[in-house]
Amino acid sequence: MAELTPTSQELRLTSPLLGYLERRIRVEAESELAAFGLRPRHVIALTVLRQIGEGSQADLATALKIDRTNLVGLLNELEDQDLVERRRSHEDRRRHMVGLTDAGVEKLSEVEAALAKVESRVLAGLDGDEQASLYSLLEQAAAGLGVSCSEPPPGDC
Amino acid sequence: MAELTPTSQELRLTSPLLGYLERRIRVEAESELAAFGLRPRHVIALTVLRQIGEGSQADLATALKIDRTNLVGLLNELEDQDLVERRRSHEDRRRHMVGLTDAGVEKLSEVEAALAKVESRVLAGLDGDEQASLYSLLEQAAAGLGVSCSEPPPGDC
DNA sequence: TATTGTTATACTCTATAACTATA
DNA sequence: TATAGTTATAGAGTATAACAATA
Repeated sequence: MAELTPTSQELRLTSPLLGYLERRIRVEAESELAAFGLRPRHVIALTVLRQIGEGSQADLATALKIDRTNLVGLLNELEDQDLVERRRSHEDRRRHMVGLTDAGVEKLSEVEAALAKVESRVLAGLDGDEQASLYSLLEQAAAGLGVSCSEPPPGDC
Repeated sequence: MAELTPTSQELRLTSPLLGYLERRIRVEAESELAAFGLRPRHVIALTVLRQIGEGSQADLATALKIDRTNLVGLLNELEDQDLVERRRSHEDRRRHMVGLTDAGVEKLSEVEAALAKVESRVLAGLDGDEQASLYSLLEQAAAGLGVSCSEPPPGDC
């Protein structure tokens, strides 16, 4: 068994903190979302769908960075709740165009309000200015990675 | 299909950004860790083990906040690589005391250096001061939730 | 009886291969 | 032939129930 020396180099990695907070928010959010009959993946899909507007399932899968095969069941569940709608494309009958329903838009707003409460609870250790700083730092870091792009740039976007 | 109005309330949730960056770091870290024959769970276990020192499997499971049943296989894999050691306790022969080996301590240092590189790549959009700000904001938020506590305080710690 | 480690089992999330219908 | 959606399947990660050894 190793003798623990106090020589631990203390690398100050931010990723463990990032991962910890992400997990805390996710766990609390899951409880909150259960009341809506939704899981995190559903909310992400609805959010992206609102951003990109109507598109094919392949488009949505690309935007969500999940496999198209896993998208099928996800959309089935959202369609069962009438939150999204699939229509066969007239131009290319292989394609299913997907979009939010009115009920989907409304439910997403309610969910976001609930998530904002969870978030303020988890970030309670920070005051308003600090929360704003955190947001802008994260946004800047994400922007440096090429988020909010429609075509795959240098990296995988 | 819903008509998209520009009335989206723009709630500015930080959790999606947090989740996005966490995922980016995790995916890149997984590739890096594969070279060491390790996955994220292994690194987390080694890190916590270095922090808390030698302890029973139940202690380690509590510190890791994972189920003791899942810890068994994890420790088997780490023991196969001679990174940790299980010894039966003399005081209570039901207990297996677990600790890092010298090889485990050394490998963890190498892994941390590799992870620091991944991190600086993902956070390249931020300069040195901004990365330091991000770290301290995350630390403060985590501290507000009762991290770095040995006994379960108000929350689940 | 209670606890430690263990095994077996199930459920979710994710990734891959193969099928269908269209092009 | 290639592509969009689908299905089936397998692998991780996680959680619960039951068991053997020990207290």
